[in-house]
Amino acid sequence: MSQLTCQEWSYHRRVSLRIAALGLLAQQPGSGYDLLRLFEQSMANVWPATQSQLYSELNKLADGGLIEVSAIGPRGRKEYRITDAGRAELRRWVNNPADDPPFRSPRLLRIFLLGEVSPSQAREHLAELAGRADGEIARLEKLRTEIVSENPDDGLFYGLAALDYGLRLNAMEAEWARSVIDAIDAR
Amino acid sequence: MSQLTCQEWSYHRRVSLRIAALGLLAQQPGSGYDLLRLFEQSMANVWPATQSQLYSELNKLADGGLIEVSAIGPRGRKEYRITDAGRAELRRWVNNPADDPPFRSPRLLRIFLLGEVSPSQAREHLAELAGRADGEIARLEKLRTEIVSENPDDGLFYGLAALDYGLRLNAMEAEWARSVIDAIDAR
DNA sequence: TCCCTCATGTAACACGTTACATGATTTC
DNA sequence: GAAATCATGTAACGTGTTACATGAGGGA
Repeated sequence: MSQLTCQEWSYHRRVSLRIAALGLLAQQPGSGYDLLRLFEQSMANVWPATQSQLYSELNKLADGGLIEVSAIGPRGRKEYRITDAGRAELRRWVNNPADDPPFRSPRLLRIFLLGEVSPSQAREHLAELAGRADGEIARLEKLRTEIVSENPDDGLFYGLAALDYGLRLNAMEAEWARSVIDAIDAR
Repeated sequence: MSQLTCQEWSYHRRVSLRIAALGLLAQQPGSGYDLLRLFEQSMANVWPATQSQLYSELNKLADGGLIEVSAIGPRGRKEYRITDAGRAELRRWVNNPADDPPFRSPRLLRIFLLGEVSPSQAREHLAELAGRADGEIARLEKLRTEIVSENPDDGLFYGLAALDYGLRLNAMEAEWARSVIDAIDAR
């Protein structure tokens, strides 16, 4: 009975917002509200979060002993901080990439099904994809400039690495989309 | 009362396995069991499916009139085929990329949190990523050779385009991972 | 007959979204 | 005092996974 208390944390490895929240709390304590803004600002590019889910995950994390309330402020504000168990869990997750969820991409699925629409519609769709990727590149480059100027030390080293991934991904995507357009034209 | 019948299909746009199944049935009729094998073979790289979900989605699709049972075989086998409404829905989805779910990547989240482990562990993790990407490239290239040799016509044009995306993605990832390793070494 | 493949389904759970609900504190 | 912001929560639903369950047909 009640096998659901502690083992839970080792069972479900396909875990996500839980980890993202844990990761933010590993850097500094904060309330749900604080975390929400951190998600919007820094982590949204990697892991968007909704308010609703965040608060319930924080409660679950606290129930599981991975975080704890470090202070109570006005308006019922609960400031959380990570525990040793939480840090261990975070490290375990980072070191175990084996069991990530399978790769799923609505974008690629759409490409797969592009034969269902006319060639001109397909070309248009791909051109939009390429344009969107160009826009993303511009946005991310601006973001990088801001981050670099506001953080002279390299405290955000890995954040910038992730950003670089985004830049390369979008460059690849734009190039690829245009190559498919060329292939359609050459058909 | 009962607003849940037909409008449903226009409301939920973040739809996925539903569309993938519809897309396969658009190419040829088949049973749930047939589709399952098609998912494993051709579509697993783009949209993996579990047996359980597939069968219930097929029932929902049939309830919604997007597919219909075209024949009943031995062992209760139900062969489905797409309807006109189904084709229309499929085309609508392909033409409306705007409301795809937000981009989420456990892989990138892990990079973001790589500061939690030691530099040597981080380097090792990135090396594994690069190696895995190399392996994926080999696998996809083999797959492409098979597809090209078995399909002299270009009936799988968009399938090959999706495959090319996968190749470029993995090449990008390997290159990126190695560049981050270099950056760690240079720190 | 026994086993493998074909063939479909149910139940419980995990994760994420949207919408709704509530109230305290600060600021103008 | 009104409004914006801070701060947390619940409920219902959609989608995906795992495990379990069932049975028919074909070949050794």
